[in-house]
Amino acid sequence: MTEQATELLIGLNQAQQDAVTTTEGPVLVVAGPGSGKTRVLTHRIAYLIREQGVSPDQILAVTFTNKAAREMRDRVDNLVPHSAANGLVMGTFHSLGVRILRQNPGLVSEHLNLLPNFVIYDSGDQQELVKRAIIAANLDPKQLQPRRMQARISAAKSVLQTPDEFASTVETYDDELVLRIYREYERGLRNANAVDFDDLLGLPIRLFDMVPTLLERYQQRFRYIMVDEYQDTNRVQYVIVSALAAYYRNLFVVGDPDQSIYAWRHADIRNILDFEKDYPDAKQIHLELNYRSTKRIVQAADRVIRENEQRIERTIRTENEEGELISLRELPDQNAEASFIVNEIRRLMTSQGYRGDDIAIMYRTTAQSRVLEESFRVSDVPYRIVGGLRFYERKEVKDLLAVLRLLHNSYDRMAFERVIDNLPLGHGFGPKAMEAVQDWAQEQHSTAIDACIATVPSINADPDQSKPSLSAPARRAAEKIGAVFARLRVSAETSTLAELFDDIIEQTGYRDLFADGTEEDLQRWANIQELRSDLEQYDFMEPGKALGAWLEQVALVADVDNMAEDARGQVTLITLHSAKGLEFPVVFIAGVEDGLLPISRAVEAEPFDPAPMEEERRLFYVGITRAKKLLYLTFAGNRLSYGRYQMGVRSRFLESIPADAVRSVTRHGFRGGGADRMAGKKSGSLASRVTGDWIASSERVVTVPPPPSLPLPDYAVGQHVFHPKFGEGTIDEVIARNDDQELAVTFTRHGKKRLMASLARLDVLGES
DNA sequence: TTTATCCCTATTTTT
DNA sequence: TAGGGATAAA
Repeated sequence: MTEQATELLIGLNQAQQDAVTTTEGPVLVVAGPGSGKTRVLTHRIAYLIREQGVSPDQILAVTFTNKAAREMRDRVDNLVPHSAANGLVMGTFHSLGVRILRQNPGLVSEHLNLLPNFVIYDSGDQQELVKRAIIAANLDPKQLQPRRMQARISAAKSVLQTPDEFASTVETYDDELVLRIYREYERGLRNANAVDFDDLLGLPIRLFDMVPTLLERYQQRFRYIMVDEYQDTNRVQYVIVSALAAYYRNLFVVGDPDQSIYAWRHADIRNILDFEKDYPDAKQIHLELNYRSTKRIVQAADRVIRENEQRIERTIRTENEEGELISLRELPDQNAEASFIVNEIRRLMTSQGYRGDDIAIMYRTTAQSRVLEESFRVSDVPYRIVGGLRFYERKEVKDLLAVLRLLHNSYDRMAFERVIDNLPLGHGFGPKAMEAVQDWAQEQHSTAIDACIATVPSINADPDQSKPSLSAPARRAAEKIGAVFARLRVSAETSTLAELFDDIIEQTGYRDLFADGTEEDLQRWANIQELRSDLEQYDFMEPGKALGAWLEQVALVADVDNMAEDARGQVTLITLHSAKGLEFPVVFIAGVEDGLLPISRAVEAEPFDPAPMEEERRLFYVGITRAKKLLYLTFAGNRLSYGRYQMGVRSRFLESIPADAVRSVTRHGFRGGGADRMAGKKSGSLASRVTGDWIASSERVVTVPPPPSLPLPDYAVGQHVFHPKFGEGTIDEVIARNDDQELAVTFTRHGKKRLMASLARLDVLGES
């Protein structure tokens, strides 16, 4: 072995070295959390390039997120100097799928009936399209729940069933309905010259079936294939991998069955469990030594995951130090939970030397992030939220995105309707006009946008030219739309994306929607500016090409992908699902309650199907194993959901964590929602003792020195108050809640709101 | 055609 | 609680 080779292996344990140097043939690496699998993958790629002289463009590495791909590429670049890694193909399955489709526009239009400028529908568009498909199939969207239908269609697609193939599996009446909707849905997609996420995986396979030489080309090209997070691949992804790897058989997959958390997205755990059946000559390597977490954290995780029945028996271990006890805290409600977390973080930052970006808060449902965010907002601790409402799914962003999409692909019906419904440009253009325009488009084999353009006299002077039949006011609206889009089309061909964007905002009247200058408007306007600077990144490209490239990138980014590498001291708020693959010195898991973690559906399903419950447990396991040094688990005795308080019960998963690993903290005495305000008095003061401290079972917990906070005034009906967000208002009602007050306030600008006095930060302006 | 108001239902996770 | 959809009124 050369010196360079040994250099690449320095610091790797034996198993890791095996994984790096076994380059030929099928290899399965079962990698526990924190066992250095990313290191193995990057070093292996570097090893192939540097030691085996493999050309980077013969290597394909598939990751779960674009972010993971990017990080891996950076790390490989550091290991392989002088850009020797250029040409490496790295990305998600979905981006690989698009890549294949985009590289073969001729075959795609010949065999798949798609124009080269096809667009990718996101889940929102899909949902809407499904709803239309239900209506088109003469069914009732209220009875059939578009969500569920979409899930059924997606399930069919993820096992590569076309509507015709699905038809042969129909058993129940419900299946029958799904089939009808599925057919309409496919038709809608193709009419809009669009594909959905599942198509990005399925269509390449269909293309390979129809054009075997195409598959051969890719098989020859990708001599070494690596797949990360293999436990979360589904059937289609499995087929893609098997097809591509069939020639060279140099397939290297890494995964951990215990971290499989995407069965609901049709991930099929059999892919990893049956790997050795598929490749009897496969070498199996286990990475079990954890380099990430303290002994206590690793042991707790091990105890938790052990309870699962459907599992290959194994143990994770670590040689790291014992570490701190795990903190377990019950709080009265979700507000107290949130402020406890914020206060504790503040303490860690001020007296323990942690930085904000060392810390993450994880939760099961995105809804939980709101309360947490509220608490951060009123604190001085910087934070960022990953997941939840994604940037590109915000209303104002989607509205403008729709214009861009429509300019790129005028068949995009969903985009057209969105423009009509949401932009001032669409005013006066109602359902009747919409129908007329769609009919015309159908007849003329044209598009709705061109129907509008056809009504513009200055563009279309020919009186014999057919035009959509519209009432006078509708015609005026259509003319305006047509004129604006005709201009924008020119702009799209000649200007940079940022200039085009400015034109759009001006000409569609979108700017006028933000003239009020309320705080919400400002935020939304800021989002629009952010969108604009996103577009600026593509200014280097040719005007005609940039739009397509940018739209593609938008469709495929996940929220984690946008997580800045340098978090600039911000605390991360993230769902447990999105947290997979990440690590933080300090982790809080919030809402560790039955009904939330495990989620209620899993609890209900358990008697007849234990699988969802096991997946919940794995999710908890994933969360625990993100923590390097400190782990906090919190749950609330009462939690607001559906607008009412529900009793919370500590999660059954907590029973598996040994008591001596936990600083179990129970509440002493009674204190309501204003707990933190009371704790706000100097620690050790009479007040804090009287109202009760947190008492640990195994050790005394020092009360957190809390943030300075002012005592709240007593609010009364009729007072004029000022709110930082809602402005001026009058108090209508005051309800005592423990030692807090719930206020009903009518604001001049924002109408009636109900607020908790402790959070609202109201200033009293005077009595009325 | 647009806007206001009321009622209903739904929260799991995401490429 | 909020967001969507239906209904009524202007």
